[in-house]
Amino acid sequence: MYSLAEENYIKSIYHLQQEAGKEVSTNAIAESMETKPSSVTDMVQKLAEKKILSYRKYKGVQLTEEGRIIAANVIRKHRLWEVFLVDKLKFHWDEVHEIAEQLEHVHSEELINRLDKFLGNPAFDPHGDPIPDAKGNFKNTEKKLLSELKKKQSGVCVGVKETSTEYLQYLDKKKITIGTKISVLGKEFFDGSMIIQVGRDQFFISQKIAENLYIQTA
Amino acid sequence: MYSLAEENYIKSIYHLQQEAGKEVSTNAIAESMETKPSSVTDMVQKLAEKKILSYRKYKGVQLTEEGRIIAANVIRKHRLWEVFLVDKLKFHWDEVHEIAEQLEHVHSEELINRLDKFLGNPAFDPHGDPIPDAKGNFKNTEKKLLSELKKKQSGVCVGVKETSTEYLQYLDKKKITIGTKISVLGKEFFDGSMIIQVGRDQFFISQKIAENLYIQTA
DNA sequence: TTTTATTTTTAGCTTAGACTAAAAATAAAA
DNA sequence: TTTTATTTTTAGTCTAAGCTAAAAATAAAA
Repeated sequence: MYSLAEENYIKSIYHLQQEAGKEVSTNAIAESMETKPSSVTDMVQKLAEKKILSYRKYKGVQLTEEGRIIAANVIRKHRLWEVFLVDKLKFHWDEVHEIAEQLEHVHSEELINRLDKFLGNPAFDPHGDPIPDAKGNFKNTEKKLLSELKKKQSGVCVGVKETSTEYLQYLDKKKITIGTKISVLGKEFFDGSMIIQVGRDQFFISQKIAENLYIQTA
Repeated sequence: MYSLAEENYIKSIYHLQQEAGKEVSTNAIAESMETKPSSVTDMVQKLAEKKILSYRKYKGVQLTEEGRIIAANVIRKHRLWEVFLVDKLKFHWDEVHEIAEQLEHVHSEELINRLDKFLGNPAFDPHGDPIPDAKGNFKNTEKKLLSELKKKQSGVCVGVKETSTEYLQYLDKKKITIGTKISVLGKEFFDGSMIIQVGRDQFFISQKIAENLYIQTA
């Protein structure tokens, strides 16, 4: 059984490895966890002893297979709880992250299996992120960023990259949610901004907006 | 916001105060929390500083109004989660305690209010214990112990005093659960044992069984 | 009312996890 | 290839919460 602090480190390292690939630096971990590099070094050395990750001084860390499974399980719990909060308790998708951060650390395999079943074995969380199975396997759907679409292309919103409240509220205001169809009417090469169509509305979005929205094209 | 350890102390002290009334001793707290008296002294002094309880050296402690409210809120969360686990996730009533012990420490008022609503604002948990409202008020129903009933009296099971797995499994085996009607057919003065009727079955129970079952008489 | 037993507290130590400041290693620039 | 800047680690503190062993207070027994 891993402590709350350990689980959070493992989860963060997992996510960083997804983005950056290969070895993850001490500083990167410290930044993502809002802690100091020296604290990271301590914890990372402890996790290395426990064979949850491999650590080479000054070179960064990489999760072992065991580490990856632990991370996937925490993520599985987080995302299942998010589904619960949105589907059953009618929370809004931009309100659930913090609560799920707490719920993800409740230890009980039976609980999470029953929750999974209760929710109808969902494959994606309310932000469109995939929910791994109990062994830590993700089904990966190939999704693009909206910013990668060209003029006249269209697709369906399947998730977000950025999950800040500000961003999610922006999407809300524009009536963009999981499943919303989006068409690119025009695209400016200079700054990557776009004119898009959502429902009956057409409006301008900046590149920053476009590169944080995942789209599944038909 | 209180730490997990603090919340557990507050909850334990609350329960002990219910049973013992008035001041609760250091030793009693230590025993109920499976910790050492010296650790209890430390924590109790800290909680006294925070005005959660009043503490007189060598004399024991008593929760303040603030302490009582905190305790009631933790208990409210515990019991609501138990209802969720049994009603929604189909856990058995003897399997939910440990999981609820973890869930009760998730901090979010909004969460617990929505959960309450989702569950249909239940008044009792799966063991028949009352669920306090958000302000910490319990509705108290006057319930008796089965052992207090006389020959030929009968009533409905509304809860248990003892919550060990062994006891709950015994009740299960005998098909006694919340709502089960029980009639006392005979009672032995010498040892407090009884012959009771449950459904179509009649059987013998010891005083130990009888004095841990709460009954509501008509 | 002494003496003895029990309970409670204090003092000092331990561990997990975080922090600061300084030292060491690596990477970037001149 | 030195020098400079950046990153990472080490060493030493700090806090929360626990523990043991000894001291102090209270309660029980003689």
